[in-house]
Amino acid sequence: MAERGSYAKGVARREEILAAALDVFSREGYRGTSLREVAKQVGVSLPGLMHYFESKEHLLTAILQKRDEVDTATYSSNDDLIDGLVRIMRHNRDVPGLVQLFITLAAAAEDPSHPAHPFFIDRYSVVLSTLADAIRDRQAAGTARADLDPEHIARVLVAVADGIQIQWALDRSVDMAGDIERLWAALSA
Amino acid sequence: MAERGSYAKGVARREEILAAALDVFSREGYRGTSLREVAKQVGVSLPGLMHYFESKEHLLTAILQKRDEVDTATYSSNDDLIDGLVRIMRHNRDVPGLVQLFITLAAAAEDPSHPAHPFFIDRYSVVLSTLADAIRDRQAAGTARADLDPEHIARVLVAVADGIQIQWALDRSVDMAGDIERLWAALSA
DNA sequence: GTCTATAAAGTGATAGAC
DNA sequence: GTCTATCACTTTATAGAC
Repeated sequence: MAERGSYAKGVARREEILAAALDVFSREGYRGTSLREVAKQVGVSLPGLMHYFESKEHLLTAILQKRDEVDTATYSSNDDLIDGLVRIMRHNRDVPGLVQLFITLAAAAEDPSHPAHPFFIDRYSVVLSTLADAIRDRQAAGTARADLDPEHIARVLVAVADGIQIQWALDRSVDMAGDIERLWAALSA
Repeated sequence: MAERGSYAKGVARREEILAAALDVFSREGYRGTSLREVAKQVGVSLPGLMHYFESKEHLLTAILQKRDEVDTATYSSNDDLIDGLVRIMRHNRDVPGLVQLFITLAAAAEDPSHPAHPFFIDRYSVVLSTLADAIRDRQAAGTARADLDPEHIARVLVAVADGIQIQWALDRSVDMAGDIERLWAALSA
């Protein structure tokens, strides 16, 4: 292809913009942020932003996708996935904007025609099955109650993680990671 | 006051509009519904709607408030509150629009200046303390494990209820009420 | 008091110049 | 590949009839 150089440059610019947008949404909230404001903070014009992301919802989806990549690599790589979940919840205290964005977009993605719909379907599918595997591993190692249904407990743990973020967003004194650890302890007793 | 008659009529009209709006949001989704569309479906003009609700977010808040009144009276009046929670989750399958509205508005209400902020703060405060009381009652009756911390388990149950709605919205095969019942069973074993 | 009509301010999205 | 200019549509606000 003749535009190989330009294509690579375009991808790099898109990554630059995505990283900057991720940073903006991490620090500032999600509410009230117009694309014009995001574009300004990122250092590009509105059409410049939309040249790389075909709509606002596509940009927001890409941000959450990028966040997952970074978080997975940082907090739950070569280790027990339940501990990884707790570590991610601890980290979430530092990125309130992403917490709010995640909940809002997850709710909106219910609509099958929403751009984020496939992302969330796939995300929950992967998270639930890998978490169920982690529970099975603990059961095999004798560090988890044998009578627990791995699929059910995985679903519950993910639900608690999502739901506790709503409560934390309204009341920052809520200890998200601690509550999950204590639930697991109560389920292991 | 001289306007007593008219005032009463205004309140009745507001209740009419609120009931109609609640019905619209229950059936249809929340996403994409403009105030003009709500007004049309309710049978009033846009300024007619805004005469009774000072902003869109105020209307949405009033809808959730009304829903809580109805649900509390219908599903958790003179009975065990944990059973009431399960019944409400079972009922929620019939009102997907309200489920989506609740999650979206709860996330947005994180902002202390959001009109729904006081509503959610108060709501979680009441729900958590009454649910903790219900857990204490079960412990006193010997039908719940004595080592459970009522406040912690109440917070976890509410988090599961909220989080499981997100998963259900994306995958309608999720059994919201059943998952909560099974979690309680696992915590009682 | 309640409504119809209309406009202001801001949003996401697009067309077309360079 | 990035801009200026503009569009259609949103929420919100106001003027004025009845």
